[in-house]
Amino acid sequence: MALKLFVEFGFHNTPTRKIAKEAGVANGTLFYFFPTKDDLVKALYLEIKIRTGQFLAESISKEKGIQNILKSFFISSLKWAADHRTAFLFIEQFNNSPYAKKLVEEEIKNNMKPILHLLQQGMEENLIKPMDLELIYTLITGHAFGINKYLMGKNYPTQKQDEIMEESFALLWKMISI
Amino acid sequence: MALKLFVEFGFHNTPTRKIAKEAGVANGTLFYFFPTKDDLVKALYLEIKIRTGQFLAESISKEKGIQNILKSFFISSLKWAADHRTAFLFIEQFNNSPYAKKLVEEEIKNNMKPILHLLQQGMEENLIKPMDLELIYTLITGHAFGINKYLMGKNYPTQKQDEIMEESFALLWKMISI
DNA sequence: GTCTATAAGAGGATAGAC
DNA sequence: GTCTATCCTCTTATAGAC
Repeated sequence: MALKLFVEFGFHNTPTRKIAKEAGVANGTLFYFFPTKDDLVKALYLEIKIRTGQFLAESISKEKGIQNILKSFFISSLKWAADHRTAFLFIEQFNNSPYAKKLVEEEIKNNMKPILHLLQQGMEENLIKPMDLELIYTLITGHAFGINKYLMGKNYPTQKQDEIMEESFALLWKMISI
Repeated sequence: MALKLFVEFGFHNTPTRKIAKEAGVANGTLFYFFPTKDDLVKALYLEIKIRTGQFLAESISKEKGIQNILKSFFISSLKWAADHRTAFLFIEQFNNSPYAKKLVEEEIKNNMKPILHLLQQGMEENLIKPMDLELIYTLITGHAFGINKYLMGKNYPTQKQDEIMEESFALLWKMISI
């Protein structure tokens, strides 16, 4: 998997030769599918993003009630990262590299929309503290980001992980709810 | 400044020639001071880290009482990032690149120590919820990270920024205090 | 579609004069 | 300490056969 190589060596320290070898094809073949190396990286990024988006959308769709939906979204995000470490690290590396620039800006906004809407509803129903929507969104993702980093550093068994995820949502909810 | 170039183009898309030009010296001169390009990047990273550490240590030293110390630490961190955007982005890029690997692990632990100690004290004094020290540390840094990203995206005047920093610490404290 | 071979050029690093 | 000139490797990308 190219993913693994990118995470281990970085985008620019992973020559196309290595990627091709890992994929079991010749170097030239790569360029039949992706005009440039950058295209390959971006395609990889988008594929992961789309998959993740679908996964999260599904897990949300089963829930009723704002708190539950938010909880499901939050915990599913954490679980996704825990179950796809390499992908998570890839996304992080990408987001913090100059690759991101335009591509991400647009795309982040799309990801945000449903959650922002949910938060707004929560405020209207007097469940969530009134504050700037983007600010609260940021707090949630920052919170999730922190937990991910934490869990990645430890190697807890699934059950312990689940406990921490539950606990961390409780804390989050305490922070943003009225 | 090499910093600016790295942030704009990434480590590997910033040739030493460009760095030298920006610094107003010849390419060869660079290699008189830094044996390799990697050494240059690491030196830059460490220099920023040391400066930041000193700045934070100072701002903490003036305070009394756990909540105030923590608040000062938190808000100073935010202010530092707001006042040194490029440096902040550089650090982020570095931390999320494979450069980090060993270098950071060690060094993060040293940065954590004083705060971990503070948190422990807070728990003993029944001010802070009992939980795993590293977990709570993670929540704090995740929180800060989120706010930084948020403020970086907006372009608020200083006063508005300060308000948000205050508010976000209040939320954080609500979350972790008993 | 996939391979091999290779072009074309970039970039890190060194040598040696000053 | 700093410069110029240059080496040499590594890498992306293409051409053309199969």
